[in-house]
Amino acid sequence: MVNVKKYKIGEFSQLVGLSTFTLRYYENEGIIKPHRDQSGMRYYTMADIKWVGFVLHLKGTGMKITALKEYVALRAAGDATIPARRALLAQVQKDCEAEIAERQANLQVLNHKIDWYDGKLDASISETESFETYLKRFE
Amino acid sequence: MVNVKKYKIGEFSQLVGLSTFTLRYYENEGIIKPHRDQSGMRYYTMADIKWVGFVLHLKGTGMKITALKEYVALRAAGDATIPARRALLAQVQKDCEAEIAERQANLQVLNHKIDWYDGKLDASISETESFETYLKRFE
DNA sequence: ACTTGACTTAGAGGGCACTATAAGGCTTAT
DNA sequence: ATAAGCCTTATAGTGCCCTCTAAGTCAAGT
Repeated sequence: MVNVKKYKIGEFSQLVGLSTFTLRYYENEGIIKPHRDQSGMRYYTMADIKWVGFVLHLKGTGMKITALKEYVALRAAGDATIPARRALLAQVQKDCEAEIAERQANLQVLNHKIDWYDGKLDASISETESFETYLKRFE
Repeated sequence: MVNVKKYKIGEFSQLVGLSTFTLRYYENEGIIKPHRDQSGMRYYTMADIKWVGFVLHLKGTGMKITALKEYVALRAAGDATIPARRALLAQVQKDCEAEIAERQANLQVLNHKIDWYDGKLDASISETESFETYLKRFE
């Protein structure tokens, strides 16, 4: 079987794009649980790559380490916690959507400001029109 | 005139939703420049409200304090810096768009995971189908 | 044999953006 | 007059998430 390959921390670090420091930190926090060989060396498997991949997606939504820890704890507690896990992720989802919406709203203002600069630069908008006045066009 | 009202820091703080600490911090960083009365008290005007409003929009796009400081410095240097200011904001715009796209991609994964939980909960997806397998449906 | 990389615990350092305190003195409103 | 709120500078603390070091040991590959 090809999927039983064991990765040592350095190799794994390269694969998932996290420093060995971070990997050990996550392990301390209980987010990643590598296996150990006879001599106490950590090793990671394909399953760990997938798990870290998922964790990174969650982190990328803005999920905090503490929430991730909760999630992991629920997972460890078995199938009975599935509704709780779903609820936790649904909250993260909601927060992430709100965050994106907010960013987009702020980006809109920035976009307008850049348009305004462009208008000013090519003189298609009055030199003296204020940004506030300009913005009102879009309200 | 109604627009010459002067706001003291406490009042202004309420208006813009920043603590007095933060207002003084921003002032230290050169981002906000309140006026002073005869006795040395800070006061803010309508123009300052608008400026802080814009600053908060910029911050909301993910623009850093250092970039904000650069922007303010360019503004102070006059109209000749308009192209530089535009370039600075265009970079922020680009970064913000990239950030939003990344968040959305990560959110997609989270959405799928929640769908998967829902499928599992109402048994419309096999109990044993792994998340990874499920995810492949969308690749 | 030797180099490289792994192991441990515990704690320090760093970046960012605040947030707060101290301590003493002024101003403004009731 | 009294209290609330403002002023100053300088400095420390907070929260998050790493990032790194120390200091000594151990194991694997060339």
